[in-house]
Amino acid sequence: MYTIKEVAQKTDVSEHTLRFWAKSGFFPFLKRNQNNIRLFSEDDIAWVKIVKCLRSVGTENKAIKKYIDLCIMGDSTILERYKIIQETKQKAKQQMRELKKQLDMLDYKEKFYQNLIENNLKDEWNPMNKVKHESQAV
Amino acid sequence: MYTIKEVAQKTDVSEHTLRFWAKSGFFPFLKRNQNNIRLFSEDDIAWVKIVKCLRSVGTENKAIKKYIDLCIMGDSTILERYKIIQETKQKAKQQMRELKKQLDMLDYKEKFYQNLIENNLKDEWNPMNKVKHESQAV
DNA sequence: AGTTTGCCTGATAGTAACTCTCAAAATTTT
DNA sequence: AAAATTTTGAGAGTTACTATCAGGCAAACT
Repeated sequence: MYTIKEVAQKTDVSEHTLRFWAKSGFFPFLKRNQNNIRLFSEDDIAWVKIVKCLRSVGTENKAIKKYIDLCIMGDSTILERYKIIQETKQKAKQQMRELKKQLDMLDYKEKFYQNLIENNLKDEWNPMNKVKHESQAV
Repeated sequence: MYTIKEVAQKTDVSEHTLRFWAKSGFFPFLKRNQNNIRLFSEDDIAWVKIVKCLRSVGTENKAIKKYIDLCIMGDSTILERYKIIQETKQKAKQQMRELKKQLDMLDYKEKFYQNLIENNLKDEWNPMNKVKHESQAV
């Protein structure tokens, strides 16, 4: 059994956020000791990890709560949960593509500045420099 | 020259957000027509794209404003801007790795449910089913 | 024994970055 | 010219934290 501090370190989720998530009903089986202090089991930590996963790909807290509730309801909701995971995966893949695109743009920008620095050129794209120039759009 | 609606469609950033960004000082060269209506040039659209890029990798608006201000200041800030782009790229790469990790978890979950459905098994991980079981942690 | 230290608690306030609503202009469509 | 659509700014509302604070409890020093 782990205290909130240990779980925060283990999962890289702040204590504040863990309490917030607990209050949001994300850890329905989380127990307390006789002094009202939260004690996380390994299972609770697994819940933290799945919540963290869903959050990190942009799932809203309301939707996460719904997923948790489906879990609690047991076997009859397996198909529904399966579909949620599938949709989430698709969303994550889309984010991957988007992130890749932005990384390409950053790459382009980096080279742009590199060239500028190496050749001591002016930043002709900057509209402040009133020079005829091509658009910087990648 | 484009109206805000056209830019919203072109860049996939909502009109609301474009106005919010404009008010935040992200498009310092954005012009208006005689009736106070914003008219975006190709350059302004390039600004929208770089702001979108920085935002999408988690750069705070305050930091974006700082970058924009550096751009306005001209050549003397090229090295500083270069460093910002480099750091942003590193951050984006880190996000890529994190997203990959979460995608692996979703893959694992998907297969877990698939197996459950195909074999009509019980969801032994769900703490609701009081069965001895291994942790679900990936 | 007393007190300090440190972690934990809930309640509440504050923050970032939108997102929405609205009413009044401006523009476009019919 | 009337109707429908856009654009505008101001301001309220939302989400998901994040920080602050006072108070409780327990173990460690003095």
